Amino acid sequence: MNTITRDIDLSLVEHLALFRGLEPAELQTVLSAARRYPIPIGEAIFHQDDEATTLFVLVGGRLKVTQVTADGQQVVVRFIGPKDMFGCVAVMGTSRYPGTATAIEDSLAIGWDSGTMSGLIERHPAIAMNALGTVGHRLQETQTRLRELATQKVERRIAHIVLRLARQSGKRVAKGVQIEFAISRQDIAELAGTTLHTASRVLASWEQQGLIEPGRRKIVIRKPHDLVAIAEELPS
Amino acid sequence: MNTITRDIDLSLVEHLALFRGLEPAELQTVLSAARRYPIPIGEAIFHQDDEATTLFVLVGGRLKVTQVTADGQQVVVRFIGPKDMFGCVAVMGTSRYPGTATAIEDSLAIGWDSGTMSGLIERHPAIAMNALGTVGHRLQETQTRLRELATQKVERRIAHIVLRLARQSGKRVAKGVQIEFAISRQDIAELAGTTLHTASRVLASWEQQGLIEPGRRKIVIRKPHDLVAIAEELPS
DNA sequence: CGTGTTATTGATAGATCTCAAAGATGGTGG
DNA sequence: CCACCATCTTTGAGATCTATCAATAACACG
Repeated sequence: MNTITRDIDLSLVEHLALFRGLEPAELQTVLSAARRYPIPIGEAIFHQDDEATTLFVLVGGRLKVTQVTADGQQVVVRFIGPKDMFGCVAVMGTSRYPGTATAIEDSLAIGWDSGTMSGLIERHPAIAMNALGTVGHRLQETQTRLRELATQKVERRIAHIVLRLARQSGKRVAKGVQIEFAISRQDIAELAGTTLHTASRVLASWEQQGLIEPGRRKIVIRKPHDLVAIAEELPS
Repeated sequence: MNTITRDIDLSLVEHLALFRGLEPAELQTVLSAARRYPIPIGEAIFHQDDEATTLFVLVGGRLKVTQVTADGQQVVVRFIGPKDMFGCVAVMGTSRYPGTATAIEDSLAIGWDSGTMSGLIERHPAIAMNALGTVGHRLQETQTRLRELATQKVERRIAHIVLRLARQSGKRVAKGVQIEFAISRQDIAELAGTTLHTASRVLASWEQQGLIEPGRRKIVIRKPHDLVAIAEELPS
């Protein structure tokens, strides 16, 4: 069954971090106020600088959030997987989306416009607290990346990124741990703040050492431990 | 009168972003629940990895937030000025402070422990919304820095940083705009993710061009417009 | 006037980007 | 089923930026 066409799994939704602590009755209200947003692969659910009117939660599929600078440089902000909240700036009053969210698989999101959201929060303040927790967490993660970018060499940064992706969306396979969505060298480069070429070289050298098994838009980590050693700059 | 000893200016506090939208009576409750925290210059109000128990608002003075990595590298996260909220992770449940906040001038903060804060938010959900707005704003700013660090050369990054500092804490003086607190080359380097040496060279070259007038732990911007040109990489 | 901190400057090495080209992969339509 | 095409990836060589190492200089403060 396709992600786009399948129905929202209510039991999944009621375990979302955003709504933790709500009574079943309250949950029902919240859910019935949601709208469904199918996003076919390659399409964007919103673009950078669009008016931020809606808060979303991804139900299925995968999105990539990117930012482009005035001079055309692109960076990958993050990947969004099922149960992740996004567009949270919308709940803090009128603002604009800071990036573009594009589906890299057929996806399904549910969303609430800011008016609905305000009403929900007024009745259920716990939602605001939960949102605060999520945004705070994201802030810390962004600061971690900032620190890595400021102090570490490319190879360590890429190691951190690959490990982080594996932690967030790693799937155990015969040969090790595989990132469970298609990710290009370009994406990795933009996450690490480097060029496609350098990222490719680094992965190639890891392959030679038997650390990973890279493929077209695919990475399998064979020796996670050794990758951690690189990330933490320990002697191998 | 010294910042440490002077009393809390209630009229100032009631215009804090965190408490916007509260009735005067509610404000009174909130304020009476606050504790005062004087911080002498050079002292830290909390250290990285301390249990985050308190949410603070700076009343007077100036703090510097830094992070150190496992391998001893330091980065400057941000500077905190009057009316700024900090330690906001405390309100999102038990966690640890992500950095160390050190006073670079004699300072005074007020704070609420997380228990008090939870109670306040339950009665006044608007506080959570306001906090969400502030944290969201900070997230965006951090992402901007991340993007700059990932895509720009050192000189542009330093230009952005100096301009941002001037915007946040610039004071008009005869010769231009001065950053109104003592900031060393090392601080600038750590903000820009570069070394003291490179930062020094960049500022020296700007001085030669008459763009700025640097001094010991001091910067006066003489030609803000030209600095913007560097930051945006426009032809001068 | 010493002393410690902060800042400047030069020389060098190394990492990473840029430019350039070619090779691999997988999907698509005939 | 195959050939073709767009996309993704690899690889080399050279240029450039920035860090590193090392030494000196300027400044503030007691």
